[in-house]
Amino acid sequence: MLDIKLIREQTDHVRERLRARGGDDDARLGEVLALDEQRRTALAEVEKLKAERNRVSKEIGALMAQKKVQEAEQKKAETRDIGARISELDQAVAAAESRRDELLLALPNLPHAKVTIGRTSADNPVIRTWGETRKHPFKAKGHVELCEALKLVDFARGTKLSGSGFLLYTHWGARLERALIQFLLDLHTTRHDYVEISPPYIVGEHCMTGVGQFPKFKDQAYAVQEGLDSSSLGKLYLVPTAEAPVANIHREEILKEAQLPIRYAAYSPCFRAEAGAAGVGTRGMIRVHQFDKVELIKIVRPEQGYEELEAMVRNAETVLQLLGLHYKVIQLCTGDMGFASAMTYDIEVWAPGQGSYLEVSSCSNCEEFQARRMNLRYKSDTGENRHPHILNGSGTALARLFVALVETHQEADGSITIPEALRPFLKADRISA
RNA sequence: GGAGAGAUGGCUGAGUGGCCGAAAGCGGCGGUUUGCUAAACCGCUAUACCCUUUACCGGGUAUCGGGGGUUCGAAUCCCCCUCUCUCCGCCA
Repeated sequence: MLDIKLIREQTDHVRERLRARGGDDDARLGEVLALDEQRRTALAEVEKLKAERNRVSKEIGALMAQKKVQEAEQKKAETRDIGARISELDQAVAAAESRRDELLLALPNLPHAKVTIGRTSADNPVIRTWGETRKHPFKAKGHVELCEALKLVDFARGTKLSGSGFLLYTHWGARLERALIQFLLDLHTTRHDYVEISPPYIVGEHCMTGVGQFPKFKDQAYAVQEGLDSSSLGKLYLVPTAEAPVANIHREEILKEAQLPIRYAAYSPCFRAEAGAAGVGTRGMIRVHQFDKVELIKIVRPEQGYEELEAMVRNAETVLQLLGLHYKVIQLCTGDMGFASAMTYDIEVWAPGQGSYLEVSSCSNCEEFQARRMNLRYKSDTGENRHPHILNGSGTALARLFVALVETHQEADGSITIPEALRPFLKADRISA
């Protein structure tokens, strides 16, 4: 969430940056300011009353000690109705505060000044490309046809089990999926200096709110039946990304500056309800309710935020380079960026069978936005508490990576050539019928 | 699932209604002493918010797992919740 002090002191700047996203947050912003004003007015008054009560109470204590019961009783009577006024004002403060915070949680992050102003994905600048589209000397097949022919994925039975949007990987398909996960984790932990994490795949609502998934995207998450032992966390949710548990690992903590930067790599399945997205364009493996992903998370000093973002994108690119997949890196314009992000790079990989690029990674610097939501801070060497920057990036998302891989490396005979780097993990250099 | 114990500052651990934002010790920071290190001694050592100042200082409020209650006043009394530990049962 945004810093209330920033909103208070640089209202025009905040309004301008929010408008750059193309959303309509002006009214919400105004309401936040009004509620904040109300809160502070009531707070100043109630604190004055409390100071008065504390002062008198001390006197009463002194009088009691001196056995001046008469005088003490008199003062008690005087103070009695201050209490009622105090609890009244306390409630007013709490009400204004909770309403203010509710609205604050619904405001997106401010885009970084260097991000291109735009409205849709058409406005996203291409930053760089790598490799080139492979020209097959035959008609390139789509991944659905390839997977069915090689029995890598049983689409029909996946649907039979869990409905459309769920994949049943079989035989070499299952092995390829597992090999890719292993390859990704290995790469990031041994060559890129991330610490491996294996998180819970179900998290409490506070984690979802912490990373900015909630409250806005609540309808995109799968809620889980609450356990019989009622938890203080309330309802639990299947993770839409490992970002949800991993970015929250240090929530409500005060880290030491020396602990930073923290870099985590975590595999998890990702569950997305994708409400309203069923139907057209959902066939195959491009858009599914459950997919695998290796997520990268960084918690860093604000000064390092953007250099770490660049490094993170390079880390994700390395994956595609090692797999020999052509891709482009784009930067999302203000209107296309996610709720929590200040700057985002997407990596889109070429899928010859689709004849289009697929998003396989999205790397964002959320700056202090998430840290503030989860009350994560670090104590700087100079002794002050600050919010770190939190970054997240896919490194990378499976299913789509799988698609690009089989479509790119398909051969005339219908087999798939496995890229050199992946062979030790799959223990095969070719998949054929 | 059953029985019991507990939750206090960075840590250990006192504190059963006012003198407690909280003893003591450890750790940490600063200083004195010292050829260096160590020791000894002295001082400082939580967070958030509000007001003021929009640098500094200062004033106030809240915080002893969380929430509610009693009271002029709660770390302390009452109620609810969560978590942790020990033992038994069950299980991968």
